Amino acid sequence: MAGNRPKKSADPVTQPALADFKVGVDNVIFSVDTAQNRLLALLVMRQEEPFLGQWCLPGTLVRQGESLEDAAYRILAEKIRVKNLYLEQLYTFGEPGRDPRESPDSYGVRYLSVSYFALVRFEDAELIANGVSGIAWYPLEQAPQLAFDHNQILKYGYQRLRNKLEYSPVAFEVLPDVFTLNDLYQLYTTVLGENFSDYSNFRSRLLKLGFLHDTGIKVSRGAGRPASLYRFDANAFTPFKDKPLVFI
Amino acid sequence: MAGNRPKKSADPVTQPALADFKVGVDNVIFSVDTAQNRLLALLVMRQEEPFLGQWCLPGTLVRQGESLEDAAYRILAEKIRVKNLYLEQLYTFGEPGRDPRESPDSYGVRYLSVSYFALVRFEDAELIANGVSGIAWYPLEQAPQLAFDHNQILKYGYQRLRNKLEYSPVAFEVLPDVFTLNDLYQLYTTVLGENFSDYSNFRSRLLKLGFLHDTGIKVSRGAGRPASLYRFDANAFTPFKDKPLVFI
DNA sequence: CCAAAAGTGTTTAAACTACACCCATGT
DNA sequence: ACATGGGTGTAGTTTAAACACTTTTGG
Repeated sequence: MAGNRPKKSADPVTQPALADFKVGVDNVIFSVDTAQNRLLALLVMRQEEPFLGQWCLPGTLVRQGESLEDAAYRILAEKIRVKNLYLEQLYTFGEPGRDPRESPDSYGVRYLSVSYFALVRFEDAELIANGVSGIAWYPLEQAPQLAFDHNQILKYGYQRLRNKLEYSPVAFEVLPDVFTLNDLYQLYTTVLGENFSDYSNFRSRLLKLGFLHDTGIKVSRGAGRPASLYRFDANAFTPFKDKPLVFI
Repeated sequence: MAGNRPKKSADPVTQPALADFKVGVDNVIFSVDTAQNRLLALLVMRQEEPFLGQWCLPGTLVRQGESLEDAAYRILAEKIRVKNLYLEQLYTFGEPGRDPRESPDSYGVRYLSVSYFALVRFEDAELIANGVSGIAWYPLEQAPQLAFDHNQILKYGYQRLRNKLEYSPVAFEVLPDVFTLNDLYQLYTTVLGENFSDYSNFRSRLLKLGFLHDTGIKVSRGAGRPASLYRFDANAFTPFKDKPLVFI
């Protein structure tokens, strides 16, 4: 075993000791409850030390032979059943001491977290409570204090979500196959706030771009004129792939 | 020692075996040679197996007690002496098998790479050749085949560089304290290509924003009317922090 | 008929584009 | 004087923002 201070190579041949890591994957999973206009993040309650009983992001440690993304999908599938989702890597947190399981003196194993960002459709995301002491969709503004540095990760994920919405067609990954322009608008306002654009301008701007295709089918939701159902045409979107700010 | 197939918990109490990691940091370091209008990436030649003698990104393994960012700064400082630089995390690559040092059968230690993106000022970046078998600023289009998955990382870094230029004031991190608007324009065209904007429009757009402040000092470079030296006012820039596309 | 939701159109200001043109310097 | 790079101005077009208006439904 190494002493509790690493030697910075007194002997020129001896390399300074490398750190050994366990790698965790933590997911920031968002969904939008358009009925109540709320942006939700999935939180689970920790069932073991450290931070027993405290809320945190759903996470897991990476297993032998498993890729980072596989681990992200695994933990996601353990917590919710969902048809459509969007997932991408967020950021990697690895400062020494970010996990209390690291013994502060002995330079033992380090815990690194590769965070992933996911967006799922709220209406068909079914929470799995299997032997978990707590799992919940938390409205973002009401998120409690989280274990580890997870508040920081959550905040970072929220920023990414807003950027993604503005620049890329993520929204269509979590909307149903056909949707009204109001569904789309609700999703945007819930995430970005009321004052990002007025509905009629949002509407005409998007339609002019030509990748939303009117199915002609009308759907009525209570009072008011029935809305057209639209379909996202991924093919017609390709020219806009690298263009900034298509959606705002 | 574990067998060469991990058991997926026959016993419900036994957890599936976790992977053990070494964590590497690989830097994509860019600089812009405005004199020759070339975008350069820093490459070094590997001095040990695997990939002995092949070009790769400057990287290192993270040591005990060292943060990821510290490791990124350490490897950078080992290769170049530089006054100003911009550095941020890029992406984390961790598929099993991405490093040949991982023994394919035995589920031994895994090698994960957290990549960092850096931009330095070419004119005052002094390469350190200390006992290195090769180190070079490679024009991006002429980059050779690199060790590991480093071509992929480099490509990813180039994309990030273009985005950063468009949305954030990174350019001023690598320009001298005072610079002409042409210096700035050259930097942009070198990275983004000739046809991103014409000079006079680029110029008036930026000046109108009000965070470039004319020092009044004129500087002459050969023939032609002398140019004004400008200074970037970080304070006056703050209102544009979160606004998209300030520079194009 | 009225309220509510969907969808269209108009007006005004601002921004982008592509130039043409003037200015100050070295040779 | 003239080529060279720096800098200003403008006309024409395109977008953005605010908001009034029409259409179609449920009650």
